[in-house]
Amino acid sequence: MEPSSPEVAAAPARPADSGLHARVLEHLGTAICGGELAPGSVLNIDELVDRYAVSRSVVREVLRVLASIGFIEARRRVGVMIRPASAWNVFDPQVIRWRLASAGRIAQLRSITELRTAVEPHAAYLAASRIGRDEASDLVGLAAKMWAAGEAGDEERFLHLDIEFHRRVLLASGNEMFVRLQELVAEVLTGRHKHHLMPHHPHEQALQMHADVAQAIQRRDGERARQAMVQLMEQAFDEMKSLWEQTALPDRSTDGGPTTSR
Amino acid sequence: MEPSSPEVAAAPARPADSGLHARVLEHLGTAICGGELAPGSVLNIDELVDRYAVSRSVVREVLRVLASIGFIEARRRVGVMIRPASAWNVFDPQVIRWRLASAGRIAQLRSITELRTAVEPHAAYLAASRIGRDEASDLVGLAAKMWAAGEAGDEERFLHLDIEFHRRVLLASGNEMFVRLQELVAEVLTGRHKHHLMPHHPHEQALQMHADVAQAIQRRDGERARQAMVQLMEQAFDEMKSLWEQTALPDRSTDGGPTTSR
DNA sequence: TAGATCCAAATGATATGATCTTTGAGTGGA
DNA sequence: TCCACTCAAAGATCATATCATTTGGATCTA
Repeated sequence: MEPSSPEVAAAPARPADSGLHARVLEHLGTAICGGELAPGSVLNIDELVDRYAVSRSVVREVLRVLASIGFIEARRRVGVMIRPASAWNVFDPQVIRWRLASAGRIAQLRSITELRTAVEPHAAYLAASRIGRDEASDLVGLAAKMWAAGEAGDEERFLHLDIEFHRRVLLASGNEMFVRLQELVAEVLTGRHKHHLMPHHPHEQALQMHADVAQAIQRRDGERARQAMVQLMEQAFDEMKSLWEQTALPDRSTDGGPTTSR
Repeated sequence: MEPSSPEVAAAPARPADSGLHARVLEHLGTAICGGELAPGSVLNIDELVDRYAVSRSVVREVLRVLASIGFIEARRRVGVMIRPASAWNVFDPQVIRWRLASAGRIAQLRSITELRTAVEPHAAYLAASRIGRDEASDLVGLAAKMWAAGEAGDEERFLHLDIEFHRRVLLASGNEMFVRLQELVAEVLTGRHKHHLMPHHPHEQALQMHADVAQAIQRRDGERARQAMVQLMEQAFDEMKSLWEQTALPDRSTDGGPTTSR
């Protein structure tokens, strides 16, 4: 196998990927999010042990995690039942990753975008009264860099700066829960970029609004910061509207295809 | 339904309590949230096996769950490290329960209240365009019942109606993530009640605002619904402000009693 | 026949002991 | 001093066994 050669090319996997647990968890989580395992269907441990060719320990540990995020419910004499999406911990970063990688990606993007629309303006408002001097300066600087990147048409750089900008505002809000939404925002922005929903040269308005938000926060004008962020959100929402309008409602009522079934 | 004898006092354990797993998880989760296990400190599996007198299976399953919510990180040759609060999944209902039961209760209430302030107005706005006729009628009816309960000074009933009212608005928003915040709102309202932060006779204003929200939603006037909800949130926030102001900064000058200390 | 009671299989829950894998720390040589 | 090597600690995984609960169906009684 790997006699530990000098190059060590791959050797990634710092956080949580390699390992049987992660592998099985990933597979099951994806399957449930993707609807391949429909709500109500039942698994049992031994079956999973066979299917993934791992030990009971691994399977049980995975099931405990899935249960803790509301994906399944284990009952004696019955088995492991898949629970409906309404029971899922939709704020769990892992769940969000899976959903963004599934067919429900658009719906997930929409949910998060609406959440952003609600939260970020208030975060900007709070940040205005809680941010530190240096942080505020950095924020204004970031807005300036965004302007530069926008003018230069450097989309990649703009995206990263955009993510960083919103991250800082959420951080400065001083609310631990808002801070945690930072990663969701990053996902949405990246998703928007992937779907080519951003003009090559960001709207002049958007650039100005970022600058407004930063400045208002620095001047500790919470109300103005909120207003500017609201406008920013409205524009972002409009840009993405085409996404859900083209994928609109799949009419989930009477689920036509028996799908997979396995 | 209940053929059992009249006594049968206990009869607990429907969802997730009884069982070694739940017991150990609860204990460790509480300890970490409460700061009894400081970030950076290290545990090891065998130690936990001894401490709780359970098998490794149970301990490992608990640790996997704790790891999935960011409480711990297991590393070979080292042990199980407690992670800082900044790594926690603060949206996990379980985490919120633990925190509300810990010394950080006030801070948790504050975070959630700020989140409500951000989300509920937007939820009302969205509900105005997405709610069904019957649901809207029910909402108006609920506001009316709240008025009645408020007039009658029936605090218990008012609390329940209040929770139900906000639950319905979040549900009607049509956003799965907002819906999930419903349980947090319930916790905050209950907490506010426990701390006697509500006047025995709810403010006339608050009653009127609930009615306004309901009516605006029914009339599909999103902007008005949002405004009314904003006012509602501002009042609620003001009522609770005393909570964090009295707990926020030590203020040892007029130190009445050494309080808790545990 | 209808209903209450009891039994046993199914399946998750827990326990236990062994082995594999990773990795921090110590150790020795250049 | 520094790098390579070795070793052991601790989690990760495996295999097996036993316990406990649930539930469908057989059995018994009125």
